[in-house]
Amino acid sequence: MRNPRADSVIQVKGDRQPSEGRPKRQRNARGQGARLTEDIVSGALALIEREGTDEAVTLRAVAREIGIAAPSIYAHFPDRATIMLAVVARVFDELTQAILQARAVAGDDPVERLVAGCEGYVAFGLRGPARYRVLFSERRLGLDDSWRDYCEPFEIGPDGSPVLAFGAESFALLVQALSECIASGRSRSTDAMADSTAIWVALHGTVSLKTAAPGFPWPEPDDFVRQFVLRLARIMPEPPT
Amino acid sequence: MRNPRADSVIQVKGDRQPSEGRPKRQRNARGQGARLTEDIVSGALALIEREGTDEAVTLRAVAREIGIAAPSIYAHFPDRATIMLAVVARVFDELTQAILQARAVAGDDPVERLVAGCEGYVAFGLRGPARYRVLFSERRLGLDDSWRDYCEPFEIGPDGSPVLAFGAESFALLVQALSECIASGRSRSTDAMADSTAIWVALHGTVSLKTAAPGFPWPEPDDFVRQFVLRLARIMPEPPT
DNA sequence: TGTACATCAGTGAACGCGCGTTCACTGATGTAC
DNA sequence: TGTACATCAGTGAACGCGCGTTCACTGATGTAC
Repeated sequence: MRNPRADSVIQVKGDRQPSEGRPKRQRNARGQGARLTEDIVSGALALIEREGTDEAVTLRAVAREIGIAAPSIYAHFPDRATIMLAVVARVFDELTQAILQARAVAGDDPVERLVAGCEGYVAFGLRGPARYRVLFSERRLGLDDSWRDYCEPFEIGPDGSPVLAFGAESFALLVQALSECIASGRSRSTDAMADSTAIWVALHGTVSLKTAAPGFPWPEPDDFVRQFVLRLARIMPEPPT
Repeated sequence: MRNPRADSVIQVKGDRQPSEGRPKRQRNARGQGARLTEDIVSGALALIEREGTDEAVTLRAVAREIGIAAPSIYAHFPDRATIMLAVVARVFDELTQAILQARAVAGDDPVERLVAGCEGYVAFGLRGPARYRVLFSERRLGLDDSWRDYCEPFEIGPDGSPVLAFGAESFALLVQALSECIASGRSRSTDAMADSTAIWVALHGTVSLKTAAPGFPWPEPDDFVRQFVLRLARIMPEPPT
């Protein structure tokens, strides 16, 4: 039994053209179809940054963004959630790079390297709040295992979700930086994991709240991050000479 | 010029009944119409908790939830954003109550009261992650001044949004608790505002990340919160006697 | 005390919209014979 | 070297859905005269 409207002459609505007024990208050469996979992720990220929320990422919006027809996405991703997962993987990579870069200009002092990495983390988050937000706001539930086909095969947690595996690299940088402070006698910390976790939590809170509550009277002299990192890392008041 | 389909005999689609299979609430008595305002907020909150995200709050979903027709909402709220604002106001009230309650059972020691309040904050967040999330995740942009009609007249920030004014009460409790520690000589802090901010940021980060990344190896002995609060509040190792 | 009327607290049907998803298809590019 | 065919990289039209919003309305309850 077909829907009687399907063949009807009456045709009032009808969808708009999927890429109305957009530059239509030219099709990839044979064998280069995988490029579109990257473009879909880039398009989703561009939408997130422009609209300020990951709710803007719909299949049709992404398709419009990069100038393809919506159904073309299915050849690359099974659903929206998997696109978001690929976005998260990319943004975590960018975060790691930002931390490494901030640390690189900090010189050799382990405390300065720790602080610089932390300040780099916060700066990255404040530079693109919507981009940062997807790292931790996305509920990665309702995903079957097919996500493994679309990004690196990370570890998965006890609840079967790949949630934190993504941030592992950035977090490892933090643990390593704190460990170097401990090794060089600059930190009194006796539990690098726990203290790194406390630092991470405070860094994330800073980005999240500065973004959500810009009207709050944030402490002005911007060693705010430095101050709490030094305390949480149990850095000694004076370096031993 | 009317739409030609409007009077057409052809009628294939047609919306479903707005409250199909739901208990229809009985109408409020004359003069008690404002009760529905409260019910709309409660319905929105119930949806958030059940679905785990504030995206579940649509006018139609709220109407279904409380057994009214969708257009009835317009007599109480002009749009979704204003409903969410009322939800946020209520949840901030609950948060303040949770902190006060946690503090009430902590006795008289100012440090214990500070820690208890902080632990109460985190416990509140973890008890209802979706409920907590609306406090800081909602973008309160695109609101005209009519929100003032739907909740208490809070202060508004420099960007014209009422963002942080909502949390002011809870934050004031924290500043007060830290100030008492300073006054009683238990804290070396010289800047109660800045140090309270650092604590708040870490508390929020803890709730946010424990929720987003349950698979992360969180420090087991659950004085995690206590430990970072003591450091950020600059509490002395031993109380002076 | 009766009754016309105003007000309150909503309802029900319909609109157009963007969305995810399906289906059959198209046109260029390689490849076997 | 020519040509039939397979494959790749997508397209275009259509579907049903839930949504926000509008419109005219309804039925109970108070109130002026």
